[in-house]
Amino acid sequence: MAYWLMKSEPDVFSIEDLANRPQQTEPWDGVRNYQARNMMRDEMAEGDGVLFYHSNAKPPGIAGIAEIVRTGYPDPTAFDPASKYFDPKSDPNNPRWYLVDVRFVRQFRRLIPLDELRQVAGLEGMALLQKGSRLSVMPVSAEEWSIILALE
DNA sequence: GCCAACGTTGGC
DNA sequence: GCCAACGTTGGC
Repeated sequence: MAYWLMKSEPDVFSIEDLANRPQQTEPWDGVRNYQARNMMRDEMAEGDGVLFYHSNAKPPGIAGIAEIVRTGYPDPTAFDPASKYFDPKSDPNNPRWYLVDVRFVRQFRRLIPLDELRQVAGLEGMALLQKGSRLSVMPVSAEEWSIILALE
């Protein structure tokens, strides 16, 4: 079992939104970065744990936990001219963008702010905390996962 | 709203 | 294949 962190702007899609979805499940569409795409397409497995991170929020931080319930498949929004995520270069016969389905597990009792994460011993290596890190999907180690869950 | 960091695009 | 220009991300 692997662990991941996925970012979402709560003004666009928050952990509460995920909890309110039918089946509490959402296709994680719109990711247009190759590194993130590769992780969703090739590496994520059913049952993997996801830290749901609120970016561009006040404050930014980890809001709760989700899980992968469907492994990588082509992102349909890339083929939809009406979608803001439309990419004319993504050919349905050779899709460029992939996504996974994510299901709500639980919201933390409190948001764990980015500020606080920076000060926790054992998290120094987290991709999230590296300077200039902008990836919206990134791996989390089992150790980092348990440290973070203990912060709640 | 600013801007550093970084990815992508496209001319050459 | 280089790299300048441009666009985006996301914390502050």
